[in-house]
Amino acid sequence: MKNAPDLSAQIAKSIRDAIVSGDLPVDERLPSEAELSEQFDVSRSTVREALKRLAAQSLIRTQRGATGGAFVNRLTFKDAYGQQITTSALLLSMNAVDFDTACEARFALERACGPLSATRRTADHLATMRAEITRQAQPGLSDESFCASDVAFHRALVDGAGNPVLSYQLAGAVEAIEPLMNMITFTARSRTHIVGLHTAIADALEAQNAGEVDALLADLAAYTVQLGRSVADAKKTTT
Amino acid sequence: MKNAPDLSAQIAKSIRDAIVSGDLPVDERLPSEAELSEQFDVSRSTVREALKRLAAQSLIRTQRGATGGAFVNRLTFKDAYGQQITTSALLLSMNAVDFDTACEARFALERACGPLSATRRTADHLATMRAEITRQAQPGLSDESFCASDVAFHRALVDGAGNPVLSYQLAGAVEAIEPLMNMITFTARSRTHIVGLHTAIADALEAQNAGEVDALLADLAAYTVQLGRSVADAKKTTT
DNA sequence: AGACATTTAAATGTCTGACAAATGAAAAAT
DNA sequence: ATTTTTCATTTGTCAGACATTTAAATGTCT
Repeated sequence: MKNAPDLSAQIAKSIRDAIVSGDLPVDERLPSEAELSEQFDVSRSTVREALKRLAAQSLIRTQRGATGGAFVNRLTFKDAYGQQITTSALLLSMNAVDFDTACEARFALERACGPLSATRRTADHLATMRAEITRQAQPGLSDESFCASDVAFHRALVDGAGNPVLSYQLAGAVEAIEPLMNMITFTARSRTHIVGLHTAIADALEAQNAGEVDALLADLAAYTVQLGRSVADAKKTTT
Repeated sequence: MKNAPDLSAQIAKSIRDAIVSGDLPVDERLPSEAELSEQFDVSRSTVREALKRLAAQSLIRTQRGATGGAFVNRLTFKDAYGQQITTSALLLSMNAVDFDTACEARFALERACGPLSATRRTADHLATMRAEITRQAQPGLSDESFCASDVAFHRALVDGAGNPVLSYQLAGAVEAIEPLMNMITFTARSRTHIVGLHTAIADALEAQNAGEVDALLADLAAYTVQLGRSVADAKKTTT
């Protein structure tokens, strides 16, 4: 049972450990590829493959030219969002996570933000939510656009908590579920119901009524699960 | 202002899109490196760098030999945990997220799991929590070990919710904060207090008393924030 | 025919050497 | 002093070679 990972994987791990441990601080320049290939006693191609692995994780950035090279990259929340969303979406699709489970996770996490958002949401957050509600009420809106607007509404709610760590953690849950939501056909009646709940949520947030926000989110969660169930049932009867 | 990403990055994106869209299903074999280099009209090295990028994201795995090649990898929750934890830890350390913010996020998310865990926790989860509580009460335990046990306790609580998506989302929040917690010196008195709360939480979970679990988690959150504050204050006076 | 050993083909892993392109700094020209 | 040119450094890309691994195909013996 040999477990000998590729040289490029070993080298990537070595450098990654140095970054994670703080040994290589942000914006520090790594040795050039030629120097690294000497240090690790491998060819330049192998070093390059290792560096590409790190670049794929946004751990380094590279720049050409005389003063160029590979630099330790400051991982931004924006970068992390992107990876988080891709990973979550793949997890859900590849592991056949059912709608109920994904929905439960999403609303559980979102309800964690509700009380904080009721306290700290700014006028800007409220404005975004009202704007999305207006869009959602427009007739002739495609299901995809309705879903996208739904995501934007909930992101504003989460961002209202004013905690970037929470926003980051939730980005995956809220956005990754969009493909699953897209399988739902939103009838005019269900849209009206959802818009009503959204409006009530925005009102409660504006009134800083945390308890009301929580109760409304619970209602929305239950209604969404119910919608998902009806779609699953419809599919089952036709199949 | 030219924005021309590397060829290897373009090719990686092309293949990644095919995977995310489901065009390339799990366990599908990609064309060999030679074939890919023909298809994309680049050298084999460039293709290899693209493949290493995808491998770094656990999107593909490679195998040598006659029937080998690159295969679309099923992204497991375990793989995703690892990436999530690394990313979260780096986000916190590189962006100087303060203890209060990280702590708030962590407990907000954890409280989202509390009610679910009260309903669904198994005997196994309870046993794990009791075992960790016992460890935490041992005198002479290092602060690092106490922290590690604390993380294990909370993971069991979260896993008790029986929702893998929730467990995945929270892994980052709970584990990434460990380095920050490690800066705290746990006095005998504070350990006693925490062990007491943990015991009460385990009792409430066993009794399936969701409200009690939530209240206790709120207490624990407040106490932890207070501990962090005292450390920050101590540092401020000495500096 | 079946079991075992050998060969072979295909694929990734690694190395070498070369050239292209970008880029900032030093040198030269104005 | 300013602008232009040159130049050295570094990453990006390519081509070709060889090493290593692996399973299937082939051969050999019982």
